[in-house]
Amino acid sequence: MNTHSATAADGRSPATVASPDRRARPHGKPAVGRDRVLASAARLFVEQGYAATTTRQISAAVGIKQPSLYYHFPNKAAILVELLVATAEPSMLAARDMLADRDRSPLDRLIELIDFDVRLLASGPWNIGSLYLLPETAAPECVRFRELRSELAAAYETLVSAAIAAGEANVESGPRTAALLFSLVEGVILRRNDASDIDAEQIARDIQQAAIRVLGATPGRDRA
Amino acid sequence: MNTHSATAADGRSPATVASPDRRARPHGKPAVGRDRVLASAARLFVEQGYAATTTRQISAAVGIKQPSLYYHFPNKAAILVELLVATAEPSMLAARDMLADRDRSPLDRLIELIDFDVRLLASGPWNIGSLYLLPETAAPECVRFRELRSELAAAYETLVSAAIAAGEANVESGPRTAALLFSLVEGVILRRNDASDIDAEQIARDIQQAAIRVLGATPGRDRA
DNA sequence: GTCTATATTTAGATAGAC
DNA sequence: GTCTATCTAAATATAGAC
Repeated sequence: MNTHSATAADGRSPATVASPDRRARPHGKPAVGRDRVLASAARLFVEQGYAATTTRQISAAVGIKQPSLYYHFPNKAAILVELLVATAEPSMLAARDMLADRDRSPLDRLIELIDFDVRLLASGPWNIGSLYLLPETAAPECVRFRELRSELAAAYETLVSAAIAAGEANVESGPRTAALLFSLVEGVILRRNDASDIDAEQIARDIQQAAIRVLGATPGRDRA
Repeated sequence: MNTHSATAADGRSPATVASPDRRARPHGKPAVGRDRVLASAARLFVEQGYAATTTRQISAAVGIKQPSLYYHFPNKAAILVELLVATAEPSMLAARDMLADRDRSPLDRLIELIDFDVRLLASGPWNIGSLYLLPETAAPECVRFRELRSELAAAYETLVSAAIAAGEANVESGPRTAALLFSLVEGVILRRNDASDIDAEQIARDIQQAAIRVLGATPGRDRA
């Protein structure tokens, strides 16, 4: 699985959200209080946005009364922040892995990172990535999230530049190409907003090929 | 200006928003009541989102009292709807033009449409396209906007398919490629959210080249 | 960990004068 | 076309019992 066409099936697979603070429950199933709040809030925030979602709606979805939410979270914003961080963290960790894995070619690692991100955004029951698009992410409480995302964007830039230096990519500008690839990946969020029934595998393949073409990369052994 | 590298400098240039119902003011300047409301609301909706923006904020930005808004609009939602339609309509009209202009090659017309949309999204004082990303666009009141956007997406699909049929593009699937190009274009909105100081011309060039590469188009006379 | 009861604030919208 | 005054509803959050 050291090629970018592998489905990135390592430890952190693009799975469910939530539980960033406590370690994953040993027998990961029942989803206790706090996690059920996060799951319900995720769905509502995605469908209605943050400001339009009331704490009563969240509590109703969980099956508890509104004030009970404040046992789990200090306020409404804390729920959003935890969702944002939990969603962005896997990508950032994958990016760190790719930056550290200096045995493989930059292009290979860039493509694998893109693949990981696309699958993360394209899978899961709700379009969780659309949380990134909420205007509220600009609030001070969401700094941590924005830092994670900046680190991810920086990794894209580093890998694109390295690919250029290695003669694997043929583009005018590294930073601009990295930004374009980044928006190409996050464009999955937009596509999922339009058509909720997307095929994650298909999208991942399409974007991988598009990325390779945008980079002007010479088709390698297992690249079409 | 019959080539896609022209800046689409026809009647409907990607200019300011507003005034969809009444014809553009003869000497387009003072921006009277209603238009000032739209302009202020646009800025606030873009920065804070719809639900988080209060009618009092809008009125304060205009310099009037909150109830005075209801002379111009029946309710808050109507302001958003008018902004959405006014923003999306130019793209739809450009799409219709490109579909009708059967003298030129499909690829040329597709590229020009992409260029038009990118410039529209990349220019203007605020990231007006981010209105598209608001969760409230899913509300019933915004049907007209969603129809406009569907028609635009359909035009992309038609032009991509025609380009394939004409042997100008080398891709697996027309519809999937069209959707990918569409999200590539709207990705401009995401880039502008991250870096507010973007160079519209540069972005337009970058996305044009990226689109050509994604399409697997053979570089023509004035395409790099 | 969840409840009832409630405080506090603020939202969108209307009535009617000028 | 804008104002003052105000209604009504609903929001987040707290206090404290169980």
